[in-house]
Amino acid sequence: MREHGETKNRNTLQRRLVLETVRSMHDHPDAESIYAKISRENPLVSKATVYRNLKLLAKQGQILHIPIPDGADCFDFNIAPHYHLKCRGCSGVFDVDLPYQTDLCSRVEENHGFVIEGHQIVFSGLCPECQ
Amino acid sequence: MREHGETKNRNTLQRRLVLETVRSMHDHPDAESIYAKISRENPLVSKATVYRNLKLLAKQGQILHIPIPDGADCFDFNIAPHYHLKCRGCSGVFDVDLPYQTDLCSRVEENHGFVIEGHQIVFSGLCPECQ
DNA sequence: ATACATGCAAACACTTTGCAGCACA
DNA sequence: TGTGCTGCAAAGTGTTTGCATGTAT
Repeated sequence: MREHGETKNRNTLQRRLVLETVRSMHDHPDAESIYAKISRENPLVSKATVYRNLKLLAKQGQILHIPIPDGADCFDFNIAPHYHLKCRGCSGVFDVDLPYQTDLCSRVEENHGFVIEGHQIVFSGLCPECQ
Repeated sequence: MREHGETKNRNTLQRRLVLETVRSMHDHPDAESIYAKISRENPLVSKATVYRNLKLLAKQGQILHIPIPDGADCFDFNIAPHYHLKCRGCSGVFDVDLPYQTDLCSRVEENHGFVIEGHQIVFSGLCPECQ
């Protein structure tokens, strides 16, 4: 018997392909790049399926969904919470070596009546290449 | 003689209208709501002009542009840097009473070769109404 | 057998742009 | 007087969805 709202997910070729592809790309690819890479080997997979599976895998916690201001959202094989920088020059997304600020959420909750579930920080600036 | 890339901006009725409207709305409106409010009084103003002026005013620093994950970007009359919470229930955007973390950028710069120009934090959770 | 998943194309939400005419400085 | 701005519509980008068919369990 399943919990309310839960669904049983199937282990399809397409889903495995999307997961493997994200895990093989370590440069914060967006849905388009992931689709492109899959297409090269497996041109029958549709873009809609890639989007659907990216969303599902992110909800399951198997990949990380990174919303990017002014651009396509991207995805990360590294599911440990961490922060990113978007380069103003090349529009690339990079990991930032700043520890996850666990105290931020509690500090906001003390101040207001909000229930905080998470936060994300996006830095903007220039990567070494673009300076 | 003007600096490179600088342009002289005109003070048009539409531009004044957009600025005044953003200043009169204190609930983090998106471009659509701003356009709707302007349209009510002034149906001749086009949506493209609203978008163009929002972008220009934000670049000039007269209003604050707030990129919102999974939704339309919104704008703020309050130009002091501050953080926001997006409510998972009503999708509303709220100010968060957390001081601007001036040290975050320098802490990242120490670690990497990045030039950091700014950062933004978006919290997600539930507002008092939606709990 | 029956949900769940897929492929396709169309729809969608948000934003930008090309162009001809208009108006601020 | 001339460049910047406008309105309009069309195009662009990123993502989701309806539907008939396919497939994992």
